[in-house]
Amino acid sequence: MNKCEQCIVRQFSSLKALNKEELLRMAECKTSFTIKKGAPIFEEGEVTNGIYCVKEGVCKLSKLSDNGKDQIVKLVKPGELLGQRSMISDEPANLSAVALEDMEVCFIPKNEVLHFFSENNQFSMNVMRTICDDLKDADDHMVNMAQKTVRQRLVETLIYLEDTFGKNEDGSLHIQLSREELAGMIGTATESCIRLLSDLNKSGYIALTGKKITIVDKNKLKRFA
Amino acid sequence: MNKCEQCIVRQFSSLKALNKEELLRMAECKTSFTIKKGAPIFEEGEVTNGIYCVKEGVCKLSKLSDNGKDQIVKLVKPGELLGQRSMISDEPANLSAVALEDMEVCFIPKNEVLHFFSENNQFSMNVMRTICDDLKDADDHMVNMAQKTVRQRLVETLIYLEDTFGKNEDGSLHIQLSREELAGMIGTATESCIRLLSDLNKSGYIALTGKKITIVDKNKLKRFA
DNA sequence: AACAAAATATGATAATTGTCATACAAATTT
DNA sequence: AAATTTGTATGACAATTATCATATTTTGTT
Repeated sequence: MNKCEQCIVRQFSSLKALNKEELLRMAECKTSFTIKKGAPIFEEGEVTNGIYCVKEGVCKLSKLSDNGKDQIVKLVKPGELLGQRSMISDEPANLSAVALEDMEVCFIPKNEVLHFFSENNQFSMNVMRTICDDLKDADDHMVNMAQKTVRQRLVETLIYLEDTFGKNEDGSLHIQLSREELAGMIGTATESCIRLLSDLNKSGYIALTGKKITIVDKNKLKRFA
Repeated sequence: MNKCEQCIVRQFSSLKALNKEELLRMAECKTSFTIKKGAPIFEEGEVTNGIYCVKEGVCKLSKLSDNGKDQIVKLVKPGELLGQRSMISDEPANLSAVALEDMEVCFIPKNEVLHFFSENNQFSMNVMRTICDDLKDADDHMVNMAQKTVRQRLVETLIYLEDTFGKNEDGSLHIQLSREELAGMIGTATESCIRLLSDLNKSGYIALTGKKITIVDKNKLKRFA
C-alpha cells in the first residue's frame, strides 16, 4: 500500500490541508484501484459510501437522459475527488463515472472523510470551495446549453479540451473522445456532431486525421464561434 | 430591528443550526431591506460581502448570455439564502438576483457568517448540504437543457411552478412570470414560448386568461411531455 | 378618458437540428 | 485472412426552433 503522504496528486486536491498524521491514517484505510478504459468507477443511483481520489487518468461524469442519450456533465482529471456531493448529501450517486483512459484511483471510506471534516476546518473549507467551483461551472454550463447553438458549443468544447488536457506532439487533442461522447458533451445528436466537425474541417478551422482532431488556429476558431 | 430568533423563516434555512446566543449576535449585525418587484438584490459581477436571507417574496437568479438573453438559473423562495457560493469562493456574484415580487430580505455580513462557520459545525454542514443540493439541481437542469425539447422543458417548468409556488383560488399559477421570463427559464425565444403556450391552450392542457396560466389536468400534461 | 409604452399573440419564413437510411472505414473476433 | 461488429461519414428529409414583421391587447401615464 502506497503512502498518501508521498502521493503526487495530493497537493492538487482538497486533501492538501491534511497533516502528516491524518495522511498516515488515511493511507491505512484507503483502497487503491486500477480501472480500465471504458470501465465504470460507479454508476448513477449506486450507493458509494466514500469518495474516490483520482491519481491517474481522466473520467467522465454523465447522466442518462429520458431520451436514452448520455449527457456528459464534467470531465475529471488527476488530483480531483469524486463523489463528494453524494457523500455530503448522503444520497446515491447522481451521475455515473466512467474511465476515458486507464486510471488509478483510491477509495476513502465515508466515515474517515467525515472524521477529517469535523477535525480539520481547512479541509472542509477546501471541499466546500471545490463544490462551489463545480456549482459555478454547472450554472455557466447550463446557460451555454440553453442559449448557444450546437456549433458554438462544439467550438468551445474543442478549445476547452485543448486548454485542459493539452495536445500530442503532432498537435492533435490529447484526450480521446468518440464522436458519440463529444456529442454527449455538447448535447446534440452524434450525426450532428460529426457533420459539424466535418464542416469545421472543410473550412480549415480544424483537421481530422482518423479519430484525431487538431485545432489549426485556435484564435480563428474562437472568433468564428 | 427584529430579532432573528423570532423570525419564521429561520427554521427553513441553514440558520436553524444557530443557537440563541448566535442568533442574538446575528440580529445585531444584520440589515433588513425591502425590495420592490423588479428591483435587483445584487447583480452579476458585483462584490457582495455577505449573504442575504430571504424572509418574504420570490426572486430569480439569472445570467446574461452572450446572445443578449437572460437565462434564469433558479428561483429562490423565502427561507433560502442568497450569495453563499460567492462568499465561500470569495468571488463576485456569478448570477444576478432580481425580485419577482415585493420582498423582504436580511443582509448578514461575510465576517459574521464565517465566524459561525468556524464555531458551529452543524451550521457549516447545513450550508454545505444546501450547496450540494444546488449542484445536483444544476446538473439535472443541465441535462434537461441539453437533451429535452423546448416543449418538454416548458411543460416540466409549468408543473414545477405549480408544485413549488402553488395556485391561486381560481387554480392559476400563483407565481407571476412574464412570457419573457418563462422563456428565460426554459431557454428559448420569447415568441417560441408564447407559441407553445398557445398550442397547449388550444389543446386543452392549460388555460390562458390574460397573464394567468392554469394547468387544467396535471397528469395529462405530464404524460404529454 | 386618451395616449404611449410595453407585453402578448400570430403569421411567414429561414435556419438549425434531429432522424433514418445507407455507405464506408476501422477495429475486433473468429 | 475473412467475417463481424463498431465507429465514422454523408445524403435526404422532417421536425423543431429562431427571427422578423406586424397585429392586438394590456398596462401605465398624463
